[in-house]
Amino acid sequence: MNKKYTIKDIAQMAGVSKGTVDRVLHKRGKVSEDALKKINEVLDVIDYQPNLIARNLKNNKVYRIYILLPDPKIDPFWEPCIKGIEEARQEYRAYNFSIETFFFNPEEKKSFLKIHDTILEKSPDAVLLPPLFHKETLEVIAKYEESNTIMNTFNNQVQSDFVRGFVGQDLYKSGRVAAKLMESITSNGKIAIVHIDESLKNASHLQEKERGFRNYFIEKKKQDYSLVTLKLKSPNVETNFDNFLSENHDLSGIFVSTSKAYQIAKIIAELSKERIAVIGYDLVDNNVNYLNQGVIDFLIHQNQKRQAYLGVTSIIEFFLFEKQIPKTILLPIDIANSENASCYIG
Amino acid sequence: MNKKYTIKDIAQMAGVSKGTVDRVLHKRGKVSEDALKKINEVLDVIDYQPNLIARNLKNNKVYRIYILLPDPKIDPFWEPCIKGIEEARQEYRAYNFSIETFFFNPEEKKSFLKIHDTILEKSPDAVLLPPLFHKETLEVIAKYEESNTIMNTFNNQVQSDFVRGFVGQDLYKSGRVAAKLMESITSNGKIAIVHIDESLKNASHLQEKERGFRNYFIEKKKQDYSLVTLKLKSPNVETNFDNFLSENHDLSGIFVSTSKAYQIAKIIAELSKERIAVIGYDLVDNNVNYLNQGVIDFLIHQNQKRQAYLGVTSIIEFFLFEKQIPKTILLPIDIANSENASCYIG
DNA sequence: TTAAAAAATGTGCTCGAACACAATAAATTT
DNA sequence: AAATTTATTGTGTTCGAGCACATTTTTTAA
Repeated sequence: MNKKYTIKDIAQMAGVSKGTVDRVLHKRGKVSEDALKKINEVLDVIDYQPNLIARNLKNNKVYRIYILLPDPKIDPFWEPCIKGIEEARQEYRAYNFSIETFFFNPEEKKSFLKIHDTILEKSPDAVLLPPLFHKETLEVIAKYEESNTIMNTFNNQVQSDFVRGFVGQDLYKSGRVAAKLMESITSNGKIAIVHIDESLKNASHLQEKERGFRNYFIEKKKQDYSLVTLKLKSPNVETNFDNFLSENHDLSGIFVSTSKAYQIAKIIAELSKERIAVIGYDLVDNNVNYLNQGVIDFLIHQNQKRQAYLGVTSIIEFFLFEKQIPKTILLPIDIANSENASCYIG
Repeated sequence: MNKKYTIKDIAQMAGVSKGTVDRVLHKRGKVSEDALKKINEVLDVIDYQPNLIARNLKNNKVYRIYILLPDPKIDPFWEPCIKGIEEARQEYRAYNFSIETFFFNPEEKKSFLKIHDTILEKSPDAVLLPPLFHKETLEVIAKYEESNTIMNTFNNQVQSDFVRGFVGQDLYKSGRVAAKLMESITSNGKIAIVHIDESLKNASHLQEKERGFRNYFIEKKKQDYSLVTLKLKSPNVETNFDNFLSENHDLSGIFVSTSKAYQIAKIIAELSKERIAVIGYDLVDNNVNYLNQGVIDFLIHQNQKRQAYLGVTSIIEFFLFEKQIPKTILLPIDIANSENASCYIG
């Protein structure tokens, strides 16, 4: 029934040699119209699937993949990526891939640029990175384009025709998910949208999340809710938020758009007021602690681990199976509470 | 650095022929102590990883995998499994696997047994199934054991040393997740735990979910909640539930332990009482409709698609890479509300 | 018509593991 | 010591795709 045909089979059926079939399959030319016709007739009838095992045995080139990552020691948000990369490496260890990760300081653009020079020297076949700094990313893209290096991205998007793909989440949608959760656990009142970040590195992300959050309430015509936006920056997070709280004693919920919800939770936990709902992002240790204590109600899981995993495996499968790197892979927006958070960790 | 060594390399280093190395690696005997020592010395120093591509090229046997599935036309709950299987087939289409799915009637144990006879005749290399009927499953396991067929399971567990693995969810935990959600969206009152099912086919599952649900409230010492259990069976679901409702007008939440929450939602939606929270399982169309209408608050996603996918790929990778089939793979307990449900569908 | 050039086609080797079988060395028997 | 058996070791082929190179056929030029 679903017999696997080989090049030799096709050659026999078409009455030519395997070399000619090979030339047709790879469009290398130097084939007479007559032979081309005969071979195409055979190919139309059967479903030829080249044996990738054999192909890879022959082409046993070592593909060099480099991954650029913000140092997890500086921002633990990136910690799970290492596991995802390791998982991909394990899964494809039987194949000839050399996968190396380099860390840069997410707070210094110079560090970002410098690492790329190191990578470029190693003449990579492919590079995976989260394009945190927009302008700088465009600069390095130009360099990789010159050396014809395959590029893939995750976490956030950058507009460029040369970049093959992107793995991440629909941030607008994630804002809406948070809004729906907020509506579920608060009956009405004032809701604060809080952006906490050291730098403005990902300001556009946060705006997308806020837009989703607000649009949900607008669409649902919820008049008994009022939304306020608050921007906080280190090192003034605590004092500024305290001030905000004293001015808004009727707060019923807080939506934190970054992975720093624990900073808010810490302050809320010390208050002996009635319950304020807190919804944030990412299962970093500090957040999960407050989730388990009941201070944070929900965390939206951005699944960095899987983002990195899919970023790498897309590249690997491109080389291995000629599978096109998907333009965009959007991961589901996972909702974590105290009971299922452990599923998503580790 | 991480150079890949071949058998030929080892032979050269040890000063013997590749045939001798091969005999040592496969413990086929007929090797002198002297040669054995020399080869082992080399193997101690280097990290030899056999090239699985080459191995599989040689052993180009077609592996026959059969999957047993309840007919999705009878219970749409199983629909996504087909997609998961198809995905696995696509991903490994380059390799020699013949994957066939057979449907049985989940309401008839005879149908289940009959299909296995058909499969057994085809002398399968591996079988994947959800062991719905406990006693009958043990019977067929014995048969497969006799013919030394690899067995893998998903959806629910069966106790047997011969079964290699299981892909599913921690049902106790999923009950707890539902409980936590219920606590989040209701302030107090009476909560109903409703089991709806045509047959008792998976009574033990439902008990696990109920245990998780109840234990959460017990552990949290929530005295302002009272839990009642209700068992409903077709075709009396509607009338019996109506009766229950009229006797329990102070109901604040309903936890439906099966994928039939839509049956409850339909009744609730017609009521013009104050809001009753509804939490159920599975993103079947009917459920998602009520989720979007706001009648159902949360659905727990059991990810049948991925269960089937992982069930198959575990088998494939066992044959392909000699990867052990994992004893248990527990999928995360995904929480879906109206805003993120679409992420998990399709 | 023949020689040279170009086009088309076929052959044979490679990748690494696996295994059958041939070849050699050592041990035993006659 | 030669013959035979047994133990050990080496060689060669296979799997399928890919590609270099050899061979054949066709076309063009002399």
